[in-house]
Amino acid sequence: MSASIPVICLMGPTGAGKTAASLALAGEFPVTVINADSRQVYRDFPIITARPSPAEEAVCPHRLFGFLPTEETLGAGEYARLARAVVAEEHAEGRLPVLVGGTGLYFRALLDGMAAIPPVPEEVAISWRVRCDAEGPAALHAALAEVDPTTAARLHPNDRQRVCRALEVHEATGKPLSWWHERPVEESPFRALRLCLELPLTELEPRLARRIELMLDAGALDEARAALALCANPKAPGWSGIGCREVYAHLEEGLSLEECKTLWLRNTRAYAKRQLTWFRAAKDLVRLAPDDIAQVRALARSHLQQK
RNA sequence: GCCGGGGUAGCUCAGUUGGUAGAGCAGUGGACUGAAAAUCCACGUGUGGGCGGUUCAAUCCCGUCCCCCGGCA
Repeated sequence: MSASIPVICLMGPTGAGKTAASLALAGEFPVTVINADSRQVYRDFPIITARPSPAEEAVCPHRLFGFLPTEETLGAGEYARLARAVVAEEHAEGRLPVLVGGTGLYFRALLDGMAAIPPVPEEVAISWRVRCDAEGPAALHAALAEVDPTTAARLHPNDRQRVCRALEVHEATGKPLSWWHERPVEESPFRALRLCLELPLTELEPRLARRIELMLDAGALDEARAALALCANPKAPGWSGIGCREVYAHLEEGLSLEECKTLWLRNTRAYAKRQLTWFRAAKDLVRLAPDDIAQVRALARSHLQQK
Protein backbone atom coordinates (compact mmCIF):
# COMPACT_ATOMS: atom_id res chain seq x y z
CA MET A 1 0.00 0.00 0.00
CA SER A 2 1.34 3.42 -0.86
CA ALA A 3 1.63 6.19 1.66
CA SER A 4 -1.60 7.72 0.68
CA ILE A 5 -3.80 8.40 3.67
CA PRO A 6 -3.31 11.99 4.72
CA VAL A 7 -3.34 12.60 8.45
CA ILE A 8 -2.62 15.61 10.57
CA CYS A 9 -0.83 15.28 13.88
CA LEU A 10 -1.00 17.75 16.69
CA MET A 11 1.68 17.01 19.24
CA GLY A 12 3.34 18.99 21.96
CA PRO A 13 3.66 19.22 25.70
CA THR A 14 0.70 18.97 27.99
CA GLY A 15 -1.26 22.17 28.35
CA ALA A 16 -0.01 23.72 25.13
CA GLY A 17 -3.46 23.93 23.54
CA LYS A 18 -3.65 20.92 21.28
CA THR A 19 -7.33 20.31 21.93
CA ALA A 20 -8.24 23.87 20.98
CA ALA A 21 -6.24 23.58 17.78
CA SER A 22 -7.92 20.32 16.86
CA LEU A 23 -11.34 21.93 17.21
CA ALA A 24 -10.23 24.85 15.10
CA LEU A 25 -9.42 22.39 12.34
CA ALA A 26 -12.81 20.77 12.77
CA GLY A 27 -14.35 24.09 11.81
CA GLU A 28 -12.83 23.82 8.37
CA PHE A 29 -12.47 20.11 7.57
CA PRO A 30 -14.54 16.99 8.27
CA VAL A 31 -12.27 16.10 11.14
CA THR A 32 -12.25 13.04 13.33
CA VAL A 33 -10.03 13.58 16.34
CA ILE A 34 -8.06 10.46 17.26
CA ASN A 35 -6.39 10.31 20.62
CA ALA A 36 -2.61 9.90 20.79
CA ASP A 37 -2.23 10.29 24.49
CA SER A 38 -1.46 7.42 26.81
CA ARG A 39 -3.53 8.87 29.65
CA GLN A 40 -6.60 10.09 27.88
CA VAL A 41 -7.36 6.51 26.98
CA TYR A 42 -8.40 5.91 30.60
CA ARG A 43 -12.08 5.74 31.26
CA ASP A 44 -12.23 6.98 34.82
CA PHE A 45 -10.17 10.19 34.73
CA PRO A 46 -11.64 12.50 32.09
CA ILE A 47 -10.91 15.67 34.06
CA ILE A 48 -7.51 14.85 35.49
CA THR A 49 -6.13 13.62 32.19
CA ALA A 50 -7.39 16.80 30.48
CA ARG A 51 -9.56 14.98 28.01
CA PRO A 52 -11.74 17.07 25.69
CA SER A 53 -14.93 17.98 27.55
CA PRO A 54 -18.30 16.57 26.44
CA ALA A 55 -19.01 19.91 24.75
CA GLU A 56 -15.71 19.72 22.90
CA GLU A 57 -16.31 16.13 21.92
CA ALA A 58 -19.64 17.15 20.49
CA VAL A 59 -17.94 19.36 17.92
CA CYS A 60 -16.79 16.42 15.83
CA PRO A 61 -16.24 12.67 16.24
CA HIS A 62 -13.59 11.72 18.79
CA ARG A 63 -12.08 8.27 18.99
CA LEU A 64 -9.83 6.24 21.28
CA PHE A 65 -10.65 8.37 24.28
CA GLY A 66 -11.72 7.06 27.66
CA PHE A 67 -12.19 3.36 27.03
CA LEU A 68 -9.56 1.72 29.21
CA PRO A 69 -10.19 0.58 32.80
CA THR A 70 -7.78 1.76 35.47
CA GLU A 71 -6.26 -1.70 35.94
CA GLU A 72 -5.14 -1.95 32.34
CA THR A 73 -2.36 -0.52 30.30
CA LEU A 74 -2.12 0.30 26.62
CA GLY A 75 1.30 -0.44 25.21
CA ALA A 76 2.59 1.43 22.21
CA GLY A 77 2.24 -1.57 19.91
CA GLU A 78 -1.36 -2.14 20.86
CA TYR A 79 -2.05 1.56 20.50
CA ALA A 80 -0.55 1.59 17.02
CA ARG A 81 -2.66 -1.37 16.00
CA LEU A 82 -5.86 0.25 17.22
CA ALA A 83 -5.07 3.69 15.87
CA ARG A 84 -4.08 2.36 12.47
CA ALA A 85 -7.43 0.67 12.09
CA VAL A 86 -9.30 3.74 13.25
CA VAL A 87 -7.41 6.06 10.92
CA ALA A 88 -8.14 3.75 7.98
CA GLU A 89 -11.81 3.59 8.88
CA GLU A 90 -12.21 7.31 9.22
CA HIS A 91 -10.41 7.94 5.97
CA ALA A 92 -12.67 5.45 4.24
CA GLU A 93 -15.62 7.42 5.57
CA GLY A 94 -14.25 10.51 3.91
CA ARG A 95 -13.13 12.11 7.13
CA LEU A 96 -9.82 13.73 7.98
CA PRO A 97 -7.99 11.91 10.77
CA VAL A 98 -6.39 14.34 13.19
CA LEU A 99 -4.16 12.66 15.74
CA VAL A 100 -3.91 14.66 18.92
CA GLY A 101 -1.79 13.90 21.95
CA GLY A 102 1.40 14.24 23.88
CA THR A 103 2.76 10.72 23.85
CA GLY A 104 5.74 10.81 21.54
CA LEU A 105 6.15 7.06 21.54
CA TYR A 106 2.58 6.54 20.37
CA PHE A 107 3.15 8.83 17.42
CA ARG A 108 6.35 7.03 16.61
CA ALA A 109 4.72 3.63 16.84
CA LEU A 110 1.86 4.66 14.62
CA LEU A 111 3.67 6.79 12.07
CA ASP A 112 7.09 5.19 11.86
CA GLY A 113 6.13 1.64 12.72
CA MET A 114 7.53 -0.72 15.28
CA ALA A 115 9.40 -4.00 15.14
CA ALA A 116 6.99 -6.89 14.61
CA ILE A 117 7.54 -8.42 18.03
CA PRO A 118 4.76 -10.76 19.10
CA PRO A 119 3.05 -9.97 22.40
CA VAL A 120 4.91 -11.20 25.46
CA PRO A 121 2.78 -13.37 27.78
CA GLU A 122 2.07 -11.58 31.01
CA GLU A 123 3.51 -14.34 33.20
CA VAL A 124 6.83 -13.96 31.46
CA ALA A 125 6.86 -10.22 31.95
CA ILE A 126 5.88 -10.48 35.58
CA SER A 127 8.46 -13.12 36.38
CA TRP A 128 11.27 -10.84 35.19
CA ARG A 129 9.94 -7.94 37.20
CA VAL A 130 9.75 -10.05 40.31
CA ARG A 131 13.26 -11.25 39.70
CA CYS A 132 14.43 -7.70 39.15
CA ASP A 133 13.00 -6.64 42.49
CA ALA A 134 14.68 -9.56 44.18
CA GLU A 135 18.09 -9.45 42.54
CA GLY A 136 18.42 -5.86 41.46
CA PRO A 137 18.77 -4.46 37.95
CA ALA A 138 22.53 -4.99 37.72
CA ALA A 139 22.13 -8.77 37.93
CA LEU A 140 19.52 -8.72 35.20
CA HIS A 141 21.62 -6.45 33.06
CA ALA A 142 24.43 -9.00 33.36
CA ALA A 143 22.01 -11.75 32.38
CA LEU A 144 20.94 -9.70 29.40
CA ALA A 145 24.54 -9.24 28.31
CA GLU A 146 24.75 -13.04 27.97
CA VAL A 147 21.83 -13.37 25.60
CA ASP A 148 21.69 -9.96 23.93
CA PRO A 149 24.97 -8.07 24.21
CA THR A 150 23.86 -5.47 21.68
CA THR A 151 20.88 -4.38 23.71
CA ALA A 152 22.76 -4.67 26.99
CA ALA A 153 25.40 -2.30 25.67
CA ARG A 154 22.72 0.21 24.80
CA LEU A 155 20.91 0.11 28.11
CA HIS A 156 22.01 1.52 31.41
CA PRO A 157 22.17 -1.19 34.10
CA ASN A 158 19.77 0.82 36.26
CA ASP A 159 17.13 1.03 33.60
CA ARG A 160 15.07 -1.80 35.02
CA GLN A 161 12.11 -1.21 32.78
CA ARG A 162 14.01 -1.59 29.53
CA VAL A 163 16.31 -4.32 30.83
CA CYS A 164 13.26 -6.37 31.84
CA ARG A 165 11.59 -5.76 28.52
CA ALA A 166 14.64 -7.01 26.61
CA LEU A 167 14.77 -10.13 28.76
CA GLU A 168 11.05 -10.75 28.36
CA VAL A 169 11.25 -10.52 24.60
CA HIS A 170 14.17 -12.88 24.49
CA GLU A 171 12.45 -15.45 26.66
CA ALA A 172 9.09 -15.19 24.93
CA THR A 173 10.33 -15.20 21.33
CA GLY A 174 13.64 -17.01 21.53
CA LYS A 175 15.27 -14.08 19.74
CA PRO A 176 17.14 -11.15 21.24
CA LEU A 177 15.39 -7.79 21.20
CA SER A 178 18.18 -6.44 19.00
CA TRP A 179 17.41 -9.14 16.42
CA TRP A 180 13.86 -7.86 16.18
CA HIS A 181 14.98 -4.28 15.96
CA GLU A 182 17.33 -4.99 13.09
CA ARG A 183 14.53 -6.22 10.87
CA PRO A 184 12.94 -3.60 8.63
CA VAL A 185 9.65 -2.18 9.84
CA GLU A 186 6.54 -2.08 7.74
CA GLU A 187 6.15 1.09 5.76
CA SER A 188 3.61 3.55 7.09
CA PRO A 189 0.40 3.87 5.05
CA PHE A 190 0.04 7.45 6.18
CA ARG A 191 1.17 10.76 4.81
CA ALA A 192 1.49 12.73 8.01
CA LEU A 193 1.78 16.41 8.66
CA ARG A 194 3.45 16.66 12.03
CA LEU A 195 2.66 19.83 13.87
CA CYS A 196 4.15 20.48 17.27
CA LEU A 197 2.58 23.14 19.45
CA GLU A 198 5.22 24.46 21.78
CA LEU A 199 5.71 27.03 24.48
CA PRO A 200 8.75 27.70 26.62
CA LEU A 201 8.42 26.07 30.04
CA THR A 202 8.31 29.44 31.74
CA GLU A 203 5.18 30.30 29.79
CA LEU A 204 3.72 26.84 30.11
CA GLU A 205 4.05 26.71 33.89
CA PRO A 206 1.43 29.34 34.79
CA ARG A 207 -0.96 27.73 32.34
CA LEU A 208 -0.44 24.37 33.99
CA ALA A 209 -1.05 25.91 37.42
CA ARG A 210 -4.27 27.48 36.21
CA ARG A 211 -5.36 24.23 34.63
CA ILE A 212 -5.00 22.40 37.94
CA GLU A 213 -7.35 24.91 39.58
CA LEU A 214 -9.81 24.45 36.74
CA MET A 215 -9.64 20.69 37.10
CA LEU A 216 -10.37 20.95 40.81
CA ASP A 217 -13.27 23.30 40.11
CA ALA A 218 -14.57 20.85 37.54
CA GLY A 219 -14.70 18.08 40.14
CA ALA A 220 -11.33 16.35 39.98
CA LEU A 221 -11.67 15.20 43.58
CA ASP A 222 -15.05 13.60 43.02
CA GLU A 223 -13.76 12.02 39.87
CA ALA A 224 -10.94 10.43 41.84
CA ARG A 225 -13.32 9.25 44.56
CA ALA A 226 -15.47 7.56 41.93
CA ALA A 227 -12.39 5.99 40.34
CA LEU A 228 -11.33 4.77 43.75
CA ALA A 229 -14.63 2.98 44.18
CA LEU A 230 -13.94 1.11 40.95
CA CYS A 231 -10.27 0.44 41.52
CA ALA A 232 -8.76 0.97 44.94
CA ASN A 233 -5.29 -0.21 44.03
CA PRO A 234 -2.97 2.82 43.81
CA LYS A 235 -0.44 0.71 41.94
CA ALA A 236 -2.84 0.17 39.05
CA PRO A 237 -1.58 1.74 35.82
CA GLY A 238 -4.37 4.29 35.63
CA TRP A 239 -3.50 5.68 39.03
CA SER A 240 0.05 6.42 38.00
CA GLY A 241 -0.99 9.40 35.92
CA ILE A 242 0.12 12.81 37.10
CA GLY A 243 -2.65 14.37 39.12
CA CYS A 244 -4.22 10.98 39.82
CA ARG A 245 -1.52 9.96 42.23
CA GLU A 246 -1.31 13.33 43.97
CA VAL A 247 -5.07 13.46 44.41
CA TYR A 248 -4.98 9.89 45.68
CA ALA A 249 -2.40 10.91 48.27
CA HIS A 250 -4.66 13.76 49.34
CA LEU A 251 -7.75 11.58 49.54
CA GLU A 252 -6.21 8.51 51.10
CA GLU A 253 -2.89 9.37 52.66
CA GLY A 254 -3.45 12.65 54.43
CA LEU A 255 -1.58 14.91 52.03
CA SER A 256 -2.98 18.43 52.37
CA LEU A 257 -4.70 19.96 49.40
CA GLU A 258 -2.03 22.65 49.20
CA GLU A 259 0.73 20.04 49.12
CA CYS A 260 -1.23 18.07 46.61
CA LYS A 261 -1.49 21.01 44.26
CA THR A 262 2.17 21.91 44.68
CA LEU A 263 3.28 18.38 43.85
CA TRP A 264 0.79 18.07 41.05
CA LEU A 265 2.12 21.18 39.38
CA ARG A 266 5.72 20.22 39.93
CA ASN A 267 5.23 16.80 38.41
CA THR A 268 3.22 18.12 35.51
CA ARG A 269 5.89 20.67 34.79
CA ALA A 270 8.64 18.04 34.91
CA TYR A 271 6.63 15.91 32.51
CA ALA A 272 6.12 18.81 30.11
CA LYS A 273 9.86 19.30 30.16
CA ARG A 274 10.47 15.68 29.20
CA GLN A 275 7.99 16.05 26.38
CA LEU A 276 9.79 19.14 25.14
CA THR A 277 13.03 17.19 25.13
CA TRP A 278 11.41 14.41 23.13
CA PHE A 279 9.88 16.71 20.54
CA ARG A 280 13.04 18.78 20.27
CA ALA A 281 14.86 15.69 19.05
CA ALA A 282 12.06 14.55 16.76
CA LYS A 283 12.53 14.93 13.03
CA ASP A 284 10.14 16.31 10.45
CA LEU A 285 8.20 18.42 12.90
CA VAL A 286 6.78 21.82 12.20
CA ARG A 287 6.97 23.82 15.39
CA LEU A 288 4.28 26.36 16.04
CA ALA A 289 3.12 28.70 18.74
CA PRO A 290 -0.14 27.31 20.19
CA ASP A 291 -2.15 30.41 19.38
CA ASP A 292 -1.10 30.37 15.75
CA ILE A 293 -4.32 28.72 14.63
CA ALA A 294 -4.20 30.45 11.26
CA GLN A 295 -0.91 28.77 10.54
CA VAL A 296 -2.22 25.38 11.67
CA ARG A 297 -5.09 25.78 9.23
CA ALA A 298 -2.88 26.96 6.39
CA LEU A 299 -0.46 24.07 6.79
CA ALA A 300 -3.32 21.59 6.96
CA ARG A 301 -4.83 23.02 3.80
CA SER A 302 -1.64 22.75 1.81
CA HIS A 303 -0.96 19.28 3.15
CA LEU A 304 -4.33 18.12 1.90
CA GLN A 305 -3.76 19.64 -1.49
CA GLN A 306 -0.61 17.61 -2.09
CA LYS A 307 -1.60 14.33 -3.58
C1' G B 1 11.36 34.42 81.90
C1' C B 2 13.35 29.29 82.63
C1' C B 3 14.65 24.29 80.65
C1' G B 4 15.46 21.33 76.43
C1' G B 5 15.97 20.59 70.84
C1' G B 6 17.25 23.05 66.57
C1' G B 7 19.31 26.97 62.75
C1' U B 8 24.12 23.32 56.99
C1' A B 9 22.14 23.59 49.02
C1' G B 10 15.64 26.32 46.54
C1' C B 11 13.11 22.28 50.20
C1' U B 12 13.72 18.01 53.86
C1' C B 13 17.81 16.56 56.33
C1' A B 14 22.81 13.80 57.11
C1' G B 15 27.83 14.21 58.53
C1' U B 16 32.53 15.99 60.23
C1' U B 17 36.26 12.27 67.69
C1' G B 18 38.50 20.26 64.88
C1' G B 19 41.79 19.81 58.67
C1' U B 20 36.24 24.69 55.03
C1' A B 21 30.67 19.35 53.68
C1' G B 22 26.80 15.32 50.95
C1' A B 23 22.15 12.59 50.16
C1' G B 24 17.00 12.66 48.59
C1' C B 25 13.69 15.93 46.34
C1' A B 26 13.52 20.33 43.25
C1' G B 27 16.23 22.70 39.08
C1' U B 28 19.15 22.40 34.19
C1' G B 29 20.55 19.41 30.06
C1' G B 30 20.00 14.59 27.79
C1' A B 31 18.21 9.65 26.43
C1' C B 32 13.94 7.09 24.88
C1' U B 33 11.65 0.89 19.59
C1' G B 34 5.07 -2.61 23.21
C1' A B 35 4.70 0.21 31.35
C1' A B 36 6.05 6.16 27.98
C1' A B 37 2.02 11.19 32.45
C1' A B 38 6.63 5.40 32.39
C1' U B 39 11.88 4.47 32.94
C1' C B 40 16.79 6.04 33.04
C1' C B 41 21.62 9.15 32.63
C1' A B 42 24.79 13.59 33.64
C1' C B 43 25.48 18.18 36.39
C1' G B 44 26.63 19.78 43.77
C1' U B 45 31.18 26.62 46.14
C1' G B 46 26.81 26.48 50.06
C1' U B 47 29.09 34.10 53.87
C1' G B 48 27.52 25.90 57.51
C1' G B 49 22.18 32.12 61.70
C1' G B 50 25.37 36.98 63.41
C1' C B 51 29.59 38.63 66.21
C1' G B 52 33.63 37.55 69.32
C1' G B 53 37.14 33.84 71.64
C1' U B 54 40.41 29.29 71.96
C1' U B 55 43.53 26.91 68.10
C1' C B 56 48.59 26.30 63.18
C1' A B 57 43.41 25.35 61.65
C1' A B 58 36.38 26.25 63.79
C1' U B 59 30.67 24.26 60.42
C1' C B 60 32.34 21.30 64.75
C1' C B 61 34.85 23.56 71.15
C1' C B 62 33.71 28.17 74.43
C1' G B 63 31.04 32.97 75.10
C1' U B 64 27.29 36.13 73.48
C1' C B 65 23.25 37.83 70.56
C1' C B 66 19.19 36.74 67.02
C1' C B 67 15.43 33.38 65.07
C1' C B 68 12.35 28.69 65.04
C1' C B 69 10.10 24.29 67.66
C1' G B 70 8.56 21.76 72.08
C1' G B 71 7.88 21.83 77.54
C1' C B 72 7.55 24.60 82.18
C1' A B 73 5.96 29.09 84.07
